[in-house]
Amino acid sequence: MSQSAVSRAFSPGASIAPATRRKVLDAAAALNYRPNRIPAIMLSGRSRMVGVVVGGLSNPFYASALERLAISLRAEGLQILLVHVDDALTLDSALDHLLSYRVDAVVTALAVGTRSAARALSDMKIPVICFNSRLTGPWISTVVSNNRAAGNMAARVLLECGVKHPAWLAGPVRNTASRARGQGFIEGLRTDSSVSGDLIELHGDDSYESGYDAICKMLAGGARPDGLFSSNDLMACGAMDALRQRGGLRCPEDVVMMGYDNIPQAGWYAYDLTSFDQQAERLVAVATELLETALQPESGPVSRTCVIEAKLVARRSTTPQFI
Amino acid sequence: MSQSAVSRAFSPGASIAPATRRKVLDAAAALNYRPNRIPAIMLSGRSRMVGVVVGGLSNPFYASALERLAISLRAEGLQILLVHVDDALTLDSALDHLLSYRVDAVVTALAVGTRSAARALSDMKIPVICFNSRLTGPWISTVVSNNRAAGNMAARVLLECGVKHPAWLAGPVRNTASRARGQGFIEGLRTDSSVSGDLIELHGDDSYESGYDAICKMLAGGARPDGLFSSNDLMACGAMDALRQRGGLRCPEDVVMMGYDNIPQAGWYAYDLTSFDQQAERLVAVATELLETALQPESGPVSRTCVIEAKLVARRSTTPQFI
DNA sequence: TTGTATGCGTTATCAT
DNA sequence: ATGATAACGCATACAA
Repeated sequence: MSQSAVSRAFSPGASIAPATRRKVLDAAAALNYRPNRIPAIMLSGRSRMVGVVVGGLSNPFYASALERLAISLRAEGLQILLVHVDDALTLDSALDHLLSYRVDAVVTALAVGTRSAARALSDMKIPVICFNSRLTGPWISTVVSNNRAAGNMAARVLLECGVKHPAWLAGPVRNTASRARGQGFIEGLRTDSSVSGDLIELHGDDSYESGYDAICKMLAGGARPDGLFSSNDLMACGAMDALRQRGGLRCPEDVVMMGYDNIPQAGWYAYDLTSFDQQAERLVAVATELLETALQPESGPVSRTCVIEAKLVARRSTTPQFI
Repeated sequence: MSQSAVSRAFSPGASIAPATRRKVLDAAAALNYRPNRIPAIMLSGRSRMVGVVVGGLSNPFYASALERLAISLRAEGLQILLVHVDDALTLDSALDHLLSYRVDAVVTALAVGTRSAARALSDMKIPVICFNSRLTGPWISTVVSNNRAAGNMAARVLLECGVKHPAWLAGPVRNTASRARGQGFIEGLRTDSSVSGDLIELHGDDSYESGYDAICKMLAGGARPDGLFSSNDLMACGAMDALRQRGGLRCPEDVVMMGYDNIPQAGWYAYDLTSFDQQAERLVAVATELLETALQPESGPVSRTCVIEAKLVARRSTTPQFI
């Protein structure tokens, strides 16, 4: 019984007699033997491991996106080498580690899109898939939701609700998706000149607490919007709670609200928040597809951008208050 | 310049002249060369990869635990090979994959503790660390929070709030942690004979929706508890929303409530839910420590159990209603 | 301190 | 259909 026979027994399409294969498989089961993928990686130079770089798993949207990605990649026979990154500083060392393990590609959901991050990712010379980031580079592909168009629609929805004093709760400046949403929102508001020109602009860091705090600060400043679009649902939930608890305001009766991401909590009764569903399933499906093509052996640097339309999910928080 | 010189240049304690090392490092930088860890895995038989098996990342508790684990393991120079598992069926194949990549250990947060899962984990003959599971076996160590004691304390808290008709919202039967919490709760209730003997028992699957539905069913059945302990926060949030929306009941005025996990949402104003904090930081720290000892080269099968005391976090949902 | 040689467990190529 | 052999890139033992 030669080594090659064993190898062939475990290779699906190999030329081996069924009897031989059976014998090998039986022996393997008896000896608790499993083929070792490590040498195969050395030979082929392909590990079938994908480095996944995440931050902010405390945002349910990213947590569930990761879960879906895990399922999707596994279906493709790809393994996930997970790295958590706090800020751009640790990104370089994280990528270094990933590269030393010879990952075939990198998928990242880092909202931040600094230029140095883009360079670090491009320098790896392996396919990179970014979620919701405008990073560009020869090896970088991105899957983004149509943030600007959604921001635009948010403005339309608020205006239809009769909002006269809109507020915009932005995420971190480095979050390009947030910026695009804000841009679209502001553009959308311009279509109605009756809306008072001074948009109330609030700033958070994408967390529930920051949304809460932003509203507290706003209330202390005396501003009283009748409609609010938040760059994400977490902040929107915090904002809604602050409006209710600290401002004694109701939603949607006093303030009409919208968020982004459609996290499970947006659908919870206590919030019932209108939101934009990024359709994580499709996002992930597209990312997987991009990955698959970029991983073709003959494939060079791929750099595509796929836009997924965010779907408006209307809930009670934008019920018109015409009465 | 020999190949071994390069190897030594990248090995921290190797015997090499500083000048030589410098030369190698410079050349490496110029050529964009990185040492490949794959052959090292072959030689040493140790990959410094840890298989992490997760389910239910939609529960914020597990998502944040994973995030912390990622940080903690990275500090130890360990990589995470992430696998998502839906049910016990796919566990075997997931472990198979992990083993073929020669992971040094497995960490799992699977709540389910079936006997076949335990056997599959033990059969790998590598260290296994389980969160909140009573799985046992020669290679299996577990880190659990003191579920039973916490259940006991939950009973005491509810009784002190004057609860006369308690309800218990259980998780899936296969969730051993949930069973222990329920057991402790029931024991704790026995200390007060004035509490009506028939505890209202509700069942969910650890999700928000299941908590909501369980309450709806309960209300339809005519039961009216004045206190509820839920096996986790997600279900508690669902239950609270159902009590408010469908039952027109207030918390804590009409129903005193407690959950488990202390997920961020428990602290959100809309819920303000008293909960047990599993202290994920400590859970993860202990797990990492266990891992480190179990990964010592001379270490054989380690099988320890560490109990972390869950900390009561009192919020408005258990404010006494003596007035 | 540095270079040479060996081997890790596979897959691919070639020969049988 | 099967067996023998080379090669993958590094770490290590040994020689120099």
